[in-house]
Amino acid sequence: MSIATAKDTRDTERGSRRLILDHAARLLRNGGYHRATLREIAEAVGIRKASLYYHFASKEEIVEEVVNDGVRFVHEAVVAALAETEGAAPRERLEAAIHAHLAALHGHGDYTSASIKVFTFGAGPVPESVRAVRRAYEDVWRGLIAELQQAGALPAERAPDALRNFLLGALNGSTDWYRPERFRIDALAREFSELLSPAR
Amino acid sequence: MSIATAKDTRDTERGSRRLILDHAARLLRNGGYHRATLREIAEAVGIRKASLYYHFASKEEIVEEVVNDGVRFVHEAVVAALAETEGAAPRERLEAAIHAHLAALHGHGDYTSASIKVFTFGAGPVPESVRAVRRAYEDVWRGLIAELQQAGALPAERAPDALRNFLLGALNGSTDWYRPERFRIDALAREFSELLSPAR
DNA sequence: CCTACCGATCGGTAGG
DNA sequence: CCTACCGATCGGTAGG
Repeated sequence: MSIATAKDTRDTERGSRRLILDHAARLLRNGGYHRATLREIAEAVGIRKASLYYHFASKEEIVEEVVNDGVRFVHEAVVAALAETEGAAPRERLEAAIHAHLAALHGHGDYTSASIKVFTFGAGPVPESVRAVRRAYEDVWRGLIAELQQAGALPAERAPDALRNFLLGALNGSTDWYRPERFRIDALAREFSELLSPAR
Repeated sequence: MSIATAKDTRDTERGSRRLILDHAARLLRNGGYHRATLREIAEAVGIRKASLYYHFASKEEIVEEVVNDGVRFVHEAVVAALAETEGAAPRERLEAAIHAHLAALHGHGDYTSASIKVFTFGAGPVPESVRAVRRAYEDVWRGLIAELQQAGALPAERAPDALRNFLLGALNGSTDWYRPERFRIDALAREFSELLSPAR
């Protein structure tokens, strides 16, 4: 028989939160904001719907956390990949960033797909935290594209905004067609980076 | 005072259907399948919700028609652009196709955005008609990409499926960031086609 | 974390 | 195209 400590309680609470978010992410990915109901989420977790309110203040709060986590997973993976390839050839850094984006996108598929799918929130506008998290990730690519254009690995005469929107749209669009049995992420990353930045 | 003929009746019915679809498309674009309610659609049109069932059998039927029309608008525009540039330089045909896709995408923004947003239908799976309409449009690009790879306007060593998914994802992703006051469609079409098929 | 409950709203139908 | 209505389900709350 064990005596619960403050730390145990915190860990259990964190675990419950994560469990709820995992199921919420899956249901949001499959059905979007309005189809993912609190009843379904609670049932998947194995608790009553009202008990969700012990962990979260509202449905919006659950959705907001899922959506932001989805972006953060990708953001952190790309930042890590860029850190690991610091000083490497520009084309190699581009391929590493694309690879990290795709790997995180499909490695946390429920969160990231939910994040892409749910850009309309319940009633009001998109929460400020969601916009901030997305902007922060875009800034990583803003920086990388500037670096690559300066190094000549991406054509300097292309508009950076168009380039970034084009590439991120193409990568995120893979949630619609990527199937692990049909494509390999490293092959896709190579295809895409060589398409944008051909070896001469 | 006029006497209604059979033709008038048909025209009026068609007009009502279109009016309903126009408002449905706008609401689907903004809220997705479950947030676009029959009550809102009916109110926007200026009729009672039950009267929608005089024109359509179900909500699914309305959504299906909006979604398919969205793809068809783009499909027809691209086919027309390719017909107009028959025999022209490959790179010119690519730019024309991209331009037509973007122009139709944003010229019928409610339908096409709804089409991209609503890929999860109410209860059951995506209707077969929807999958068929989408596949038919993809085939246009399958053909064009094969033609361009053969002509050397797109790198022959790139996988055609990856190329097509990448490009269509990037173009359709523009529904998330395109604003008429920030971008020009002809400039974007040029940026994108030159990115994929640089002039040598 | 639970039982019990709330008003609001959903898509759809009956019958004209 | 209408009025009137249906059962089902929604997010959320009271009170423990």
